[in-house]
Amino acid sequence: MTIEEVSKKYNLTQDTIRYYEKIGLIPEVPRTKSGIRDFDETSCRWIEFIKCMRSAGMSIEVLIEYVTLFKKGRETVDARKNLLVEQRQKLLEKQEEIKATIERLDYKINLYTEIVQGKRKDFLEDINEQP
Amino acid sequence: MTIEEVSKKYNLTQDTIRYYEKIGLIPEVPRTKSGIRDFDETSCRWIEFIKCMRSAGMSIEVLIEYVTLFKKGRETVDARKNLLVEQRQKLLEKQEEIKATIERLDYKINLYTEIVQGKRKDFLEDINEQP
DNA sequence: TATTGGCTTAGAGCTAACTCTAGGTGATAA
DNA sequence: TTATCACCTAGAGTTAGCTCTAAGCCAATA
Repeated sequence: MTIEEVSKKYNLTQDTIRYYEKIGLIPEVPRTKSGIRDFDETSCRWIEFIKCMRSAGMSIEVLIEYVTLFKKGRETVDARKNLLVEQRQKLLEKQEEIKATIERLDYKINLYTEIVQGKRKDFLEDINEQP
Repeated sequence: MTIEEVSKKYNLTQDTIRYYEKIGLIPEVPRTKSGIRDFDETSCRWIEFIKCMRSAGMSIEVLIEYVTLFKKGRETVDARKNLLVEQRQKLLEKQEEIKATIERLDYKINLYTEIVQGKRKDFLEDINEQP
């Protein structure tokens, strides 16, 4: 698979994919004899995996650490597991923050709706408005 | 309230608070006659609100837009509501991405646990390991 | 054979969101 | 009254994560 195909398949720019390989965020991609990247199944899986983790906000630094451990083979299974457990915890916390913010937005949106509908005349005075 | 107190109360650096005011992310904070910030109830509410929104990942750009609308008074209620609805939608999407990633991590963590426990001998061959 | 087009690299440039620095002011304690 | 200390500003610097540029290589087509 060429970089163009992979780029379209995963909706990442070619620059981003090359950058990810350069910094070790994905293992080295196989090349043709003339030096052109030829993505195989494994490379694609890595890209998909990294894309998923990045989309949730996991940092590149942590992911490079994971890939580095992975490349060292089975003696790092435990370390890798710990890393993932730690990151999972962070995502849970983030999820909570987002949940709380959505609830807050719901409250405010509801208030604004009532104001628009003409109920809540009290809030039509600027002086009573709160952030 | 001094900036130091506010900084401690909301766990933001003084620099960050001054920066937020400078770029219009919070409305201007009242000052003493000698020009020192003297945070009142309203200023604090703004800081708390912005901190909450930022912690969920809302962009500074969007929040400045909200504050700008807010300052224009009640004729912007509708626009403000739309802005919040839009951002709520984005947070929902983010929540979904995080949820999917957590599930994926759960799967991998479980797999690693089994490998560590000596079940899953198949995965102890490097060759079979997948990202 | 010449040119096109997609690939390559190294490295510079960019954006968001802070964070730090330098130099200055004003209230208070010694 | 001098020194300290928290505050102030403008503006430079930093970090993460890309994104772009320039210059060059190679395979396929005119």
